[in-house]
Amino acid sequence: MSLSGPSVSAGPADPLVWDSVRDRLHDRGLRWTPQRRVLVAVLAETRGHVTGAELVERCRERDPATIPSTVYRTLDVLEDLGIVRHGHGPDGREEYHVLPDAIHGHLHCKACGSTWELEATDVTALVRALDDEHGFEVDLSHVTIVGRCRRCRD
Amino acid sequence: MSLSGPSVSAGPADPLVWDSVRDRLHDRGLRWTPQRRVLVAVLAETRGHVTGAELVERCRERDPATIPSTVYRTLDVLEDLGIVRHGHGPDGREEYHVLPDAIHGHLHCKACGSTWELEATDVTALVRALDDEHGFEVDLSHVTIVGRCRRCRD
DNA sequence: GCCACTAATGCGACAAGTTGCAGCAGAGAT
DNA sequence: ATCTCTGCTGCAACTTGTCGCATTAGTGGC
Repeated sequence: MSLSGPSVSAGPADPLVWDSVRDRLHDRGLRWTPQRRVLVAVLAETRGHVTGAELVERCRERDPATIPSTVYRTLDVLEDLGIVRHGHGPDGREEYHVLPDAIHGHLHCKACGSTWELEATDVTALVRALDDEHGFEVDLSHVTIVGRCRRCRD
Repeated sequence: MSLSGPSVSAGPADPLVWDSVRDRLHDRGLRWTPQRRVLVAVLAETRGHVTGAELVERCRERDPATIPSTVYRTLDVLEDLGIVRHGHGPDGREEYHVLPDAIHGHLHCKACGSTWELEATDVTALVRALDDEHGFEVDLSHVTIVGRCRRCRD
């Protein structure tokens, strides 16, 4: 578990991934439009977690004509390509992980509002138990566990 | 883990809990209003999980003048009393557990959309590990784990 | 039964997404 | 350069909640 904040994801450090987006779209018969260029540019300089609303806002900074539904639809497409993943924060809002090289979940304290990353090793036992006993394959990136942190329990 | 559906919660089987709501509110200096009566009546005949929107809808059946914000605010109050608990479904929407006598989380298959209950025993190891290592107290009722079920993996 | 105190309601505005549909515009073929 | 095919966009309406504020109405005391 590590403190929340800028992650060490390969995202912004690896521009090659972003250069390939156009080709990856073309390979599937999808298109490379100005609106998608803007969103990809925004994602390329984003680390860690962002809400959908934040992404819309950042796109609007580059292109004030940005329409929310276009952004959300493009995010869906990029998720299909494995470039972003989305989950839901403790308040239920969309939360995107950009280029998650280390899949992780989240731990959220409902008392103080802090968030920590939950590494795969922290939940290995759970993941294995659900697989062995129920054949269930956990998508860790979509998990947010809520509770109270050490400090708030005192 | 059990199939989703009507739970064996003490809720509808134990009218005494509902009769006591009025007194529990009074004890805290809170009020017993017609709008709250309607919501409590709806909850009393509800088992398992409901979304906020569904509760609003059911209240409207009894009283067409029902206002959503009143329902949501009353749910907050009832949650303070420990009568309902809320979490977020896989799509991020509010989801209420009525009178959860056995605290549980949820397992949701993103391929087929099915939901299963996740019993405390299934996550004992995780809960203990987070407590021991990080002092984090998990609120299981607020947990929904997403992934793919056995059938959808084939 | 009437008062006063303040909790709760109703309402309107707002936030974050989602969806259907008509028209626009990438991309490859000619 | 133009044509065609269909993926994508922009728009508008809708859904699920949340919030602030003026007004209403439970409750206990007299």
